[in-house]
Amino acid sequence: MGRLSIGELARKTGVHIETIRYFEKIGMLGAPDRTAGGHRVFDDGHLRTLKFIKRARELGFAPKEVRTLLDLGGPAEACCDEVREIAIHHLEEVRRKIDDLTRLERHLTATVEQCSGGHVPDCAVIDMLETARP
Amino acid sequence: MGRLSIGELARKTGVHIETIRYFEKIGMLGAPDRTAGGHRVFDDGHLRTLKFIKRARELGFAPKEVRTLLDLGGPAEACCDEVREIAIHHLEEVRRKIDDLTRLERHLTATVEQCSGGHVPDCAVIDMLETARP
DNA sequence: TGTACGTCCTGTAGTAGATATAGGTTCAAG
DNA sequence: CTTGAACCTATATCTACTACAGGACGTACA
Repeated sequence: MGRLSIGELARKTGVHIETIRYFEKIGMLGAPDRTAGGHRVFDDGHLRTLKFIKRARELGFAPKEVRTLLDLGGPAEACCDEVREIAIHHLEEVRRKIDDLTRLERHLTATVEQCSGGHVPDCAVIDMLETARP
Repeated sequence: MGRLSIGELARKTGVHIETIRYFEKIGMLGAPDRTAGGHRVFDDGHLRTLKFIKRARELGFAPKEVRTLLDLGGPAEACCDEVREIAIHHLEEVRRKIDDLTRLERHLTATVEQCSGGHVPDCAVIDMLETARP
């Protein structure tokens, strides 16, 4: 079971040591116990929380959203409503982003195809960028 | 024609005044003329450049890429080759991002659908976040 | 028990890319 | 010629970390 040094925690989660200390400082991760000499001693709860944070960040949840999710999901009185709200909001943003990027992808593909690749005064890419958004 | 104060330029481009000064400081935007009293006076070139920067950022080009595009597209000796390279590289990243987001979108959608919305001890969203990535 | 070396500690500073504030100056309309 | 909006510089703040410097701790081995 858990009596992890910061280094072990870092290896198990893939989160940098400095980042773990940073998370503690900003209150994202609870303050761990300390040895007599002052070294941090983490437990399984910290491991779980840190993995949660990491995964949520990887999935694109903003730091503030992660914090809210932690607050909601933390003390076992998890309120599905609010968690759901955040997830749905995030989902909407993801969809919007996909749309934007898909448009850009089409635009860029067409532009690059037009591009001769030579040294010409007029460049399709530059033109595209100079054109105001419709 | 162009004899724009910084405020007018900000209104025409939607870029904050402070950000315009910031762009000037870091060399992204050329230093404008000044009135006798020291107020900045921009011209159409600045307007064009600032619009270009804004659009490129909106399209997801990194600040460094924008700078390179400006350098290439700037002095009329525009080299289509390099511009094309940047665009293609960017296009690859856009496609990768679309893939990632699409996967996330499916994942989130499925999760949210599973979610009852009530006050239950187990929440699909929280579960999803606590599950290690496959 | 000693010692050596890896790990850990705090504190500070740096990063990008802005954004905000404080305190003072200039411009332009009436 | 006044008044108020807009502008000026300089410095500080922000987010989300990352990177030192200089020193203290912990543990494996002799």
